[in-house]
Amino acid sequence: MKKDDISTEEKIINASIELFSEKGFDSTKTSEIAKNAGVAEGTIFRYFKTKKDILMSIVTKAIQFFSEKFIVLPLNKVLHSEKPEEEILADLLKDRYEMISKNFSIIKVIGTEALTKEKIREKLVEHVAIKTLEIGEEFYQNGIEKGIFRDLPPRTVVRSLFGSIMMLIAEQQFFPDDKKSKDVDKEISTIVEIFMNGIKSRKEQ
Amino acid sequence: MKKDDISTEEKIINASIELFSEKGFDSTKTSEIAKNAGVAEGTIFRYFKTKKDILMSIVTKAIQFFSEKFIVLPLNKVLHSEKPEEEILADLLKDRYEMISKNFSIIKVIGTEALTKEKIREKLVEHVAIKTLEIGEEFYQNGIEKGIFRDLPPRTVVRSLFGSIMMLIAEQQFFPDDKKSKDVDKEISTIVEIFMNGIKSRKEQ
DNA sequence: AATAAAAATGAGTGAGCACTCACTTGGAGG
DNA sequence: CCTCCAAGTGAGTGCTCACTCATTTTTATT
Repeated sequence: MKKDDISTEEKIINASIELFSEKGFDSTKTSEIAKNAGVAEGTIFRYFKTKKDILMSIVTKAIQFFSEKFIVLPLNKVLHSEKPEEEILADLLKDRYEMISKNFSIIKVIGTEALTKEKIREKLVEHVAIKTLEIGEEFYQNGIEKGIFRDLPPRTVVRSLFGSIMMLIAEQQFFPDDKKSKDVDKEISTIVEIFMNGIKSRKEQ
Repeated sequence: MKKDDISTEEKIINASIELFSEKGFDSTKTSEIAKNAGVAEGTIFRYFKTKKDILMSIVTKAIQFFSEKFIVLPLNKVLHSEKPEEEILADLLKDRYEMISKNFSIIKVIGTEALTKEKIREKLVEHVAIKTLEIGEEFYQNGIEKGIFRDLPPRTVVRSLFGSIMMLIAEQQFFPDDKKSKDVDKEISTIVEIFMNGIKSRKEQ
């Protein structure tokens, strides 16, 4: 009876991600995970020694996944492209946006847990944040040297861009009612526009 | 023996904020709150019916506090100032930065809980987010009409600014090691600079 | 100083829940 | 068809922890 080719372990992981992201790790009972995964409670503990192990397994797998997606992919896009910087930036933000949105449940779980668990925060910093920042800063530094970008602190620029995108995603995820995803492209273009040209009106010709 | 004029209720609240922000609501035991507050465990339940009531009391008080600080104060600063917009913006970001940093524990608690508890999220949106956004958007809209700002969607501008500041604060709070708060002023000036003038180099004269 | 009322205490209780384990089921190999 | 083992089960267990309450301590009142 190999119904769906989705392993028991995966069923448990998927159910856990969904429940952890909805209700948080502590408020999720192992009995609920079992019910949602369609397995008996005892089965969970044949695959994971403790409930916390489920969380750590999710976090570890996800961080591996993201360190690829955030680092390998953008490297190619950014460093081997002949497009104007403005477009590279828009492309980059757009597919980061999509990646984060698509995996929002799992990111929410990691983010929530990182707030109170130093170990998870460290993993996140070591495997994702530092390298992402480095690439972003390098991209900006190159732009400065090519005379495309103004000489501003790369860290600040990258951090602000990231904050802008994250707030957009947060708004869409937590309050999806108003406009939905229809003008995401426009939103991202506007953000690029703000960062490239600023908000100050330039009356002088 | 009125040692310090700090009431038992306040001692409990303060201990709770500290512990909730460090370890999260669920992982904090009432026995720990009691020890940290310097009272017996039973005393807690003379002031709060349940542990959850402590949390809700913190959240409610904090939201009241912030809806004042975020709305009344900026209204005066922003709408009755003769300074150039650039300076208003810098002032505004600076004291928002300070306010958030100073109250980071409590904001972290509310933020963490808001991620998984709809009721708290709703309160936050209703009493703080909506009005803050409105004021921000109005400020920007006025600027457009006065010809100071470019005609961009106010919501996007305000959201991005907020995201930039929040990421700065997050970095400082979670990784305070490197440079500490010494160049916060410079960071904020840079953010204002980015938003006002963009990052694109302008070679033409 | 005596009395009453309010506040504080902390050992005890029971409910909830992560985890165990003796047992059942499914299916591969002979 | 039987055997055997891995995979799965779920009632049961014990521990943790929020909450209670009978008792003690503090404060206010006369």
